[in-house]
Amino acid sequence: MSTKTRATPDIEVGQLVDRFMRHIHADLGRKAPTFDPEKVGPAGGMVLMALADHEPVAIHELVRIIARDKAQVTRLLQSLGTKGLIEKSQSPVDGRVCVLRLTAKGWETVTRLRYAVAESIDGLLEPLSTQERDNLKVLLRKAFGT
Amino acid sequence: MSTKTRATPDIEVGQLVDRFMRHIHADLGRKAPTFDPEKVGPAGGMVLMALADHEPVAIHELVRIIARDKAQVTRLLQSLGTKGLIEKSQSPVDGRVCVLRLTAKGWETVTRLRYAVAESIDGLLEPLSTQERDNLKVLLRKAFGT
DNA sequence: TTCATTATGTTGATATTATCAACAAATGAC
DNA sequence: GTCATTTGTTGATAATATCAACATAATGAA
Repeated sequence: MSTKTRATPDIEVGQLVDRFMRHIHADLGRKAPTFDPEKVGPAGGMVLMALADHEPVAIHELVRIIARDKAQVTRLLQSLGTKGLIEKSQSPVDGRVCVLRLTAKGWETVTRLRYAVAESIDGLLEPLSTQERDNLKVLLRKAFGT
Repeated sequence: MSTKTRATPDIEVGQLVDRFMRHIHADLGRKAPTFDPEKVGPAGGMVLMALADHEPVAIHELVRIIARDKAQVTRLLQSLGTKGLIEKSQSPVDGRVCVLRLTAKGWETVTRLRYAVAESIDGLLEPLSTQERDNLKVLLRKAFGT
């Protein structure tokens, strides 16, 4: 990365993070046929993995967690529901909210996704030592932890 | 983030990075009218900022740098060219390659973009100390530096 | 040289994802 | 009860991504 005339720095972090995500994306896209028979896609995968970490959870909370548009989340959930990976139930205390849970089939998918994603990230972070990876995770968690 | 049964860890890094990018994206989308009069959009912005760091550069090199599909890059460049932000010239040594450069107008746009992006990232990384931000950048650069 | 192969960039067709406004229903404040 | 807010959905549209096919140029082997 050159350092020529940079008025206000640290777009670099954004560019690096963008590259990071795109490499994961490309990596997983290549291997998708081997671990995504349900064809949940990248967006659906993020939803499933977030659910695995936070279920049971309401839709609006999920929206906050994954920082996606709520309309888009609704559609992703419809797709995942049709595939039998999640189930929605009405909250007993608030008639507006839908509570989301993974089905057994959903958990199987999550397990496959997690393995594939971890493998991809492991490859991408290979230049880093174990300690450096831990540091990276700690920093990201501190800045963006839910 | 829970730590319940995780067969092979470290999808967490991916999730955090995804959140990171989405927050930047939402942030900038909100403020776009104030710094993106050309309406280059997020993808076009990444192209311009990459060009600012690497020009003069061939298209296939740019494709590698920003890790996007080459067909998509072609279209983004067409859009940016129409807006007078970049210019393409044929390589003198290889008749196939197009060499890309920012125009003066392109540089003005880059300056605005850089400021906005830096501001957004600064806000998002607020939970981190200056030293931690530096560490984060160093780690990302080590893993994904071009 | 000629021929096959590869690299580069473009285009077309399609799929996926994002955005934004409008809406119904439920809730809560007053 | 009325009004504003929250929650989730839908519709319409835009933006971005994917993949194959293609034209042209370069490369290398025979």
